[in-house]
Amino acid sequence: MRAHSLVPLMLALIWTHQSMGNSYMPKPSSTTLSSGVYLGSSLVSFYARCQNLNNAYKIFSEIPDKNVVCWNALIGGCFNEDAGASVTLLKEMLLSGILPNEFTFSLACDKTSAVSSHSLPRNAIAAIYNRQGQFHETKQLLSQIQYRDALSWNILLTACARNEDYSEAFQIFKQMQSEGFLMDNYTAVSLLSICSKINRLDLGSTLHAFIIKVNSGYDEVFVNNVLLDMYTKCGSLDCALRVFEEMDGRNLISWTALISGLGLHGYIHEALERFKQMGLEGFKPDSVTFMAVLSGCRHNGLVEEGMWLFNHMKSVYEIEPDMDHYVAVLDLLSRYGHIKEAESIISSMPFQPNAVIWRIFLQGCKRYGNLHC
DNA sequence: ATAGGGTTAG
Repeated sequence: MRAHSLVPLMLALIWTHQSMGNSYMPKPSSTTLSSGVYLGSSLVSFYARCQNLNNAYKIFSEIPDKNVVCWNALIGGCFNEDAGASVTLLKEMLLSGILPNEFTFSLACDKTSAVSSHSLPRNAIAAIYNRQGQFHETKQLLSQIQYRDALSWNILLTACARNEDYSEAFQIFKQMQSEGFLMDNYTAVSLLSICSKINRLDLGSTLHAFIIKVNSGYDEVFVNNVLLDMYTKCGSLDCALRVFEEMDGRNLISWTALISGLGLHGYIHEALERFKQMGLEGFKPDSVTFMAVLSGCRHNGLVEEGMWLFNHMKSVYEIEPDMDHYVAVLDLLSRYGHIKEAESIISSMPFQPNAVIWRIFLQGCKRYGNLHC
């Protein structure tokens, strides 16, 4: 036990000599020892565990490039002595832009859940996991705790929606309501996006009615955009149009969702009309908007219009076509018999055509009996 | 913390 505790002391000596620039002390030669943050982290952890928080802070503050390891050392080390400080430090770490790792995760899971008032760092970490697509971690962090605030509920719902845990999401929503939390815009967005995915117009319109009833107010554009999208995807273009006409503060996403919905329902001329109108109202289409119009043309057989749009993407709209745009345009050409033109588009592509491109092209050749083109 | 695209064949 004594021998064990000597190791950090030795490290402390080396550290002191290093930071004092002592010339008679031989400098550690390995990069691990000389890079500071490794030694520093061990020392921070050591002092914190010895309940010498002053020294832990001191060493910590002297580490020039603080990484997640030394933050974890300080946070984990001082938890037993001062849980509040530990939580404050966790917040500070997140604010300074350091991403948590699995060690931080277990700290937040095991330790901060013991302190009921510290949902903030837990939520912040959960949100980071959500953003990185680690939904399992988000759920683990938020589903096992006893008390959730509105933010925790919403982050949990978002994780379920994105992870395709649809029925779980509605169960959680039920539970959330039974604990007295009202649906807000974030809740609405998560649940409506699920309705679009599982084609549940009944659920979606019920939620719509609920949203009107609760009327949470701010940031309505987000909810209206998702409502608009939900209605087109669930087959009710009429309702989608009504949402669009009645909403104020439309943005690029509102327009794109509308155009896409019109194209999907076979109203390609209306879609292109809206595309024009959108430009007149000062909205600049982006890459997704172009996918919406090109796909619309592709599904409705408007070769000329689609090609005009594709050919003017770069020159007029300053958007570089990517692989998906090429797929849409090649299908537009091949599907309707313009094999020669499809071939010349392929040879002019700025990147290697992928298997999808070839399959579409060959299918066109097969269909139009033009294997020697 | 939340929103907009498509799925080629048979």
